[in-house]
Amino acid sequence: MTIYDIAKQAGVSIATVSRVLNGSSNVSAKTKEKVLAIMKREDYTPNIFARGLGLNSIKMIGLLCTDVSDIFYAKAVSVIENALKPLGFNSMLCCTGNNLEDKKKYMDLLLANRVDALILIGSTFKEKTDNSHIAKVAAQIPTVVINALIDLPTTYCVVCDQFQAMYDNVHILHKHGHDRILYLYDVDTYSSNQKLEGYKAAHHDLGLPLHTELILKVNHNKKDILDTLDSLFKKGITFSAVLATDDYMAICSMHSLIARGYSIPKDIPVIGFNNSMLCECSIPTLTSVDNMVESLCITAVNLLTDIFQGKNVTHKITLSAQLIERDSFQS
Amino acid sequence: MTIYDIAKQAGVSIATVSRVLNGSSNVSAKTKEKVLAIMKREDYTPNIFARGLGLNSIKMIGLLCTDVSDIFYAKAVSVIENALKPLGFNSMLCCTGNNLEDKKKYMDLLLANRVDALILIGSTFKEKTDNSHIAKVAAQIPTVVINALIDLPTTYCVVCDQFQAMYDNVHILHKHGHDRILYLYDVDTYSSNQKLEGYKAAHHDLGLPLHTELILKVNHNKKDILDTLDSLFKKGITFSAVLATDDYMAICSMHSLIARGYSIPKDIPVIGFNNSMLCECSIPTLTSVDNMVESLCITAVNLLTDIFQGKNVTHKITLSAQLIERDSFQS
DNA sequence: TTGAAAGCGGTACCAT
DNA sequence: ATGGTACCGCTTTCAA
Repeated sequence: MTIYDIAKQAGVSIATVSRVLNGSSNVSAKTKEKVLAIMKREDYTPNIFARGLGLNSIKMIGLLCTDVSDIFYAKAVSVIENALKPLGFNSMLCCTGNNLEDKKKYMDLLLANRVDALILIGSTFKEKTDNSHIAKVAAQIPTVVINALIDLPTTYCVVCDQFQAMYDNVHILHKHGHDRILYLYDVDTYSSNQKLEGYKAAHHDLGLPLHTELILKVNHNKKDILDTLDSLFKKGITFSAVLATDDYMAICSMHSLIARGYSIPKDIPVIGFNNSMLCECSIPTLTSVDNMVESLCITAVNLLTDIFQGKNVTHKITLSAQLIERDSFQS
Repeated sequence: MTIYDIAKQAGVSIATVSRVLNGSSNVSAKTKEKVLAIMKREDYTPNIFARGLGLNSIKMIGLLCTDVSDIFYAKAVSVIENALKPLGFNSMLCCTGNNLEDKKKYMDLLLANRVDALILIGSTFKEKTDNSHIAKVAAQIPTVVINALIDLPTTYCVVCDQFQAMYDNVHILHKHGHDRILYLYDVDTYSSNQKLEGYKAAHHDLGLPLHTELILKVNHNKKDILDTLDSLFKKGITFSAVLATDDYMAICSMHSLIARGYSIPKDIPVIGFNNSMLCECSIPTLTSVDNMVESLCITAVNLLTDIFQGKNVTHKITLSAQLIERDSFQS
């Protein structure tokens, strides 16, 4: 069923059918009605490729993340997809993994698929040395980056102020008498570095010495985290509070502490990051920093619509994080 | 940059360029090389819409789930997307929510986008009364359903045997002396019903009386689950083990029991469902049924490739679940 | 208000 | 091995 069939049945030209299809005002009510009725009867949908060929777009946005099975990214994808739909945009999802070559490959793939814009989800899309591949893509289509700061005239970044969040965490723990705060992190992404810098800056500003033996890089699995803490205890290194860069690591550290007989938060308060559903699953429930995934994503989509409308938009939007208090720490 | 530009620069016809593009053998090595060099120099990618118009496909699969922010669906989407990529298929994701009209709308949307096939993820896509909308879609393009059984000659189903899993759970708990087993569930989907039927069948086969007051429907949030258990205790209703249809509910029930001073698993063993990352986050860690998301998804994708190749494939594949033992119950 | 016709950028058949 | 060309189904400009 094509536009020609509809035209023939309605006794009009394809131009008229096309006008009806696109809601052009230059069609008489009667003609319009007739054509619509036939379309409906025939269950006709216009061929998206033909339309795409003419308009050079099928209203599709490319979504890139390293792994949707990660709850943070999953939430982001969910929010973005839901925000895009009412605007008439569909989502093409690409899970790239962490390999740079793969990321490049998928960006090229999305470009080759003529998506209207790209949303890069997560700070893993900021490479340490070279972001020229992002520059290349962003030169061709609008590109919004969530939670990473890419300094390019053509990219738009929506970030959560994780530096400040971690800075505040240290301050509030210090106010409660803690000055040896264990810091757990797993990767060296932009976002991770921001948090660490916040931790360090707070120590500096408070006049606290920075104990590098308390800054621990671990693999993101339970066994490794327990082992790391074991060796810490074995060395006799002490601490009175824990900050982790995500909830899972925070919870694993709690398991280690509880197994050692510590009471949380009485002996050692613990604060996580991301405010994920895991927070409700531990005992005690986990106090955590909400990194505003929803707001970040909604903002990103709004930014995109502004760009499409040719508005002059800012290249960087920063949202504040928010501490959600549960049982593992109360201020 | 189009095929015409490349042809002109290479001094050949567009037909030849097209042949190079599609790896046709009927091109001399020299010509091929020249054309490829120019394509590379010009950073040329063929227009996907033009190609789609001719071939009536851009190699895209529609993925439907009610909500990717749910870890189960997120994992599924991740696995499917990753399995599809090497086969040359991209994924168009639609999160429908639970409203039937929306589900229909998104199926139509994917059809209108001329996707090559549909994968419905989750038992929520089996409606209780009327599945004619699925029949309509499946009549047009290959449709694979994960974790629901749709009895149509045109759909292909890949399911996990959750009936048997829950049946086995009851048996193993009974062997350990439990005959009053609390059963927590939240929705009435196909998959949920299968589990409940397994629970009931096991009672029947073991000659155990079915205590309907132990079969509790709750909302999927912590507060509601705690409240429900509260009122159960208040009524003086007792039980000696807990089965839940997902990990979150199992964990919430543990929280309730622990708060009451019960020791898990000594006093009351608890078994969850899905074997999600939540299992490692609770204390004690949660014994849970692995519902084989990965295998289900890989199988679904394999099924699809077989269908595309015109092979004669079975309409229903059932995989066995597997109990993963942790601290909340040991056999 | 309507129609005719020229693209859009490929694929594939038919000649040569 | 290569070229010419019809065709895929729509949008849009120009005329009427």
